[in-house]
Amino acid sequence: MARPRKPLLSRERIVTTALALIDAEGLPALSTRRLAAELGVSGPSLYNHFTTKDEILDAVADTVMAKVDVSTFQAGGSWRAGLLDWARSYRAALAAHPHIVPFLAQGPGRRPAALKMADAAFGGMVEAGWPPAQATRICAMVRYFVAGSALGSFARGFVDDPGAYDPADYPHLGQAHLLPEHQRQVDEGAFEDGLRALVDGLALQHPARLPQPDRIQQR
Amino acid sequence: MARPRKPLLSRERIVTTALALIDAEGLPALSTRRLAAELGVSGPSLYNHFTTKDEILDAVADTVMAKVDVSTFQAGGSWRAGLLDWARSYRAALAAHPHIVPFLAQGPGRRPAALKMADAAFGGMVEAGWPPAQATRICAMVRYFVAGSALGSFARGFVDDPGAYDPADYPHLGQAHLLPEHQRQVDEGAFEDGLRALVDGLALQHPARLPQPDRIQQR
DNA sequence: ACCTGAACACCGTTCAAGT
DNA sequence: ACCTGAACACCGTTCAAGT
Repeated sequence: MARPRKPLLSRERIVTTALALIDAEGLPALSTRRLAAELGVSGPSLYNHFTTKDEILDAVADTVMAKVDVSTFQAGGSWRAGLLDWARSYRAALAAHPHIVPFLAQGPGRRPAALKMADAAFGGMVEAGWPPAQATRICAMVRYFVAGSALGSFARGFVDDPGAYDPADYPHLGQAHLLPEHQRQVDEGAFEDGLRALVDGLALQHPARLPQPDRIQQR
Repeated sequence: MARPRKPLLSRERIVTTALALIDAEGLPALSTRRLAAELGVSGPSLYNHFTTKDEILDAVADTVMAKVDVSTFQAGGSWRAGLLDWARSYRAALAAHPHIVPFLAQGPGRRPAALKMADAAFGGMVEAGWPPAQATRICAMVRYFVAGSALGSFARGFVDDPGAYDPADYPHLGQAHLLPEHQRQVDEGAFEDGLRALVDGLALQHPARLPQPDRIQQR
C-alpha cells in the first residue's frame, strides 16, 4: 500500500483501540503487532505516531485519568466533600479499566490529566487549611487506597471452591468460597466503609482541632 | 549434558533466583530464558519443576506473603493493635518487593501463605467483636491500602524537574519537583497517617459503639 | 509524511532425544 | 527423573523501500 492519501491512523484511534484491547483481554494482550492488526495496519506503522509502546501506554493512562472529576474541590466546599467526591470519581475511573492500574500507579510523570488532578486535589486541601506537608500525604494515601481498590477485586481473589479451604488449615475461612459471588457488594462496601473511616480519622488530624503551635509547618 | 546425577535445579532455587531478578530488574525482566540463564541451565529445564511461568510467579508470591506477621492477632490483644501490626508488617513485606505487587494483589487464590494471613486477620477481627461482613470489608480495605502503597511510590511518581510544572497549568505544584527527594518521608508518612486515620475512623464503626439493633448481622 | 515487508534479537512452551 | 537443542508461534523495534 505505502503511504495513503489520507492517513489510516491517528494517535486518538490508536489510543482508543489500545484501551479497548486492554480492557477486553488484559495488559499482556496489548502487543504492537496485535494492536496494529486490530487497526488494520502492519506492526511498524504505529511507530509513525508514537516512538515507543510505552508512549502509547502513557497516552492511554492519561485518557483514563482525564475522567477523574475534581470539580468539588474547585467549587470551594468543605475538604470532606471535596475528598469524598474526588476519591469516588477517582476509583470509578480506575475501576472501569483495572488492567491498566499498575501502569497508572507509577505516578503522574509528565501526563497532563494526572498532573491536573494532583494540582486540584492538593490545592483544594491546602485552601481548606491543611498544611502542605499534610495535604501531600493525604493525596498520597488517597492514591494508595484508590489504586489498591481498583487494582483487583478483593472478593474475586478467593477461589470459588469450598474444597480450597481446609478447616484444619484455615479455621475462619469456612465461608470464603462465597466471596466471589458477592464481588460488587464486598468491594464497594469495603471501599465506602474505608473511605468513610479515612475521612473521619483525618478530621481528628486537622490542625484546626489541635492546639496551635506557631509555625512548625514544613514540606 | 542430559540428566546429571544430582539435580541442578530445585523449586526453591528457582523461586529465590526469580525473586532476586524481579527485585533487581522488574517483572518484565523475568523471562523463562533469562531466569534459566541466571541458574546456569537452558530454558526448557524449568518445565521439569513448574508446569508454567505463572506457577513460578505463584510460588514467588507466596514466599513474599509468608513474611507477613499476624502474631498480634493470635496473641489476643485489641483489634486496633492487631490491625496496626498486621498492616505495617504487610506493607513492609510488599514494599520490599514492589515489582511483584500487581501479581500479588490478584488475591490469595490457592496460595497457602496468603490464605493463612487472610485466616488470621479475619479471625482476629471477628473474635474482637466485628460482625463477619464488616470484618471482611476491613480486611479488604487494608489490602487496598497496603497494596496501593506498595505498588509504587507516590513521591517518585513526580518528575524531578521544575520545568515539568508550568505554574499556568498547575498553580499548586510549584514544589512538586522536590517530592522525589523526600520519597521515604512522604510515602511512609502518608502510610502512617493514613493507617492511623483508618483505625480511628473504624473505631467509630465498631458495633459496640452503636445502639445495638438485634441481629442485622449478615455476610 | 505515512505506510510496507524483511530483519534482528527476543519471548513461552512443546517435544523428541539423551542419560 | 531431569537435562538438552530444535522448533513453533509469538514479541518490540529498526530500516530501507515505496508513494
